[in-house]
Amino acid sequence: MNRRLPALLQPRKSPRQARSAATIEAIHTATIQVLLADGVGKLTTTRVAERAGVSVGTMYQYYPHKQALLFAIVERQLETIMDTMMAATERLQGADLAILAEGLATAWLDAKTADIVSSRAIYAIAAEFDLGEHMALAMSRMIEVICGLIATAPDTNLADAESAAFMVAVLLGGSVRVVMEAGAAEGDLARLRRELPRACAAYLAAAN
Amino acid sequence: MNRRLPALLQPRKSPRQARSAATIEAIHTATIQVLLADGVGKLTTTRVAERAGVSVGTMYQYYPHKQALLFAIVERQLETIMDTMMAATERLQGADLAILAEGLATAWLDAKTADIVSSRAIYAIAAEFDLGEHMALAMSRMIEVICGLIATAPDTNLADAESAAFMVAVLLGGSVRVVMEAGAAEGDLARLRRELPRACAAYLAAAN
DNA sequence: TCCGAAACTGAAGGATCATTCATATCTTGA
DNA sequence: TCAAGATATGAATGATCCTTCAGTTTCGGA
Repeated sequence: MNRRLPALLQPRKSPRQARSAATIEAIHTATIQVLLADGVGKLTTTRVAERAGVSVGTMYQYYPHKQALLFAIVERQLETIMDTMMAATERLQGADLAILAEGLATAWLDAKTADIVSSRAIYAIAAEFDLGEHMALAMSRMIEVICGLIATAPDTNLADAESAAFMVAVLLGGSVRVVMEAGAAEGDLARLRRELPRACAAYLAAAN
Repeated sequence: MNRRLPALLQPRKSPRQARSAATIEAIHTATIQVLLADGVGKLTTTRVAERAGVSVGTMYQYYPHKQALLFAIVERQLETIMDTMMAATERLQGADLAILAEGLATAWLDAKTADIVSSRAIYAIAAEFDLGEHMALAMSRMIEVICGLIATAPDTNLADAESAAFMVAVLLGGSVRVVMEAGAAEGDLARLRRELPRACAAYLAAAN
């Protein structure tokens, strides 16, 4: 469906001096800014470099090509989200299904809204390149985690725990994505924050 | 966030002879094929024309630019989906909330899976250009329709019907999108078909 | 059969963009 | 302070792509 990722995805070199670390950071935030301001279609190396206050060549010292840069950004975002979710999972071990569902939904919303700007940017990148596979992988890891968590609930009696976990993951991922891409009006996010935990809890209760 | 749409969105001229209608159709299907085979990034006018078996110039006789073509395709898809949903709405007037929720979910799944290929392609196009607004509009129309439908349910007692409708729309739209973009494995779609109606019904029941 | 309109062709113009590399500047340790 | 490595620069290259238009082919009615 989408562009194949080139072989070389890793950063070209690691920073040895302090200034280069700052440069990398500047490039990252510039990329996200350009992405949100001008869209994926106008995300050019020149524009990013300009916004970051560096020259194009500098970018190529750290990333072998544009896609490696985008990949790095997505990767970072994905990791912090995973961390948040893992922390929540620890906390929710052994809780009842209702608590568990609400906890997962809240954690997901927290993770995604912690840096709304980046989150929205990620969606744009993922759509353009074939990070579909990459994100599908992240989702299946999420499903596994949720599945394991559900098994620890004392009141669980699910005929098909995996389907339930799949469904929870899909409901969380999908609804938040749709709302954030649709402009992420504050009101809509507030609604989601109120209703999504309830929806997840209701689903698990019904499936149980 | 995304590229602005150029002023001229309408087709350049309407077909007068039979062959031109066939040409337009060929261009449309070719576009979707290229989109799915090579991704948005490689969706070039030349490639589409080649696949459609026409010359580039021919394309420009019907669409003032590439975006107009993509816009037309999205538009068409959106319309058929809307039609399916409206038909379902008629059928579900006055039904209980549970029936209603399941009916909506099933209708949505039917609409989206009727032409999986096109549906997936649409998501790709919408991400690239700023059809975000356009699709947000479609979604808010959906919310209105659902809201009206909910009001006709005899067992409705919702404190905030609009939030409930919003939530149903978001759950439907999001979950299907995520699954289809993640490669749309047959098994996942089957799961969704089984669980999504249940999830919607459970949510509405809990909110009522 | 013939003609004007409709539809089609595809090479070429013009613009954008990713990537490179020879050169310049800065940092650090000795 | 100085040299060597690290980092930054940005004009130039080459490739890709959208869009145009002058000319050709096909269609349908008279």
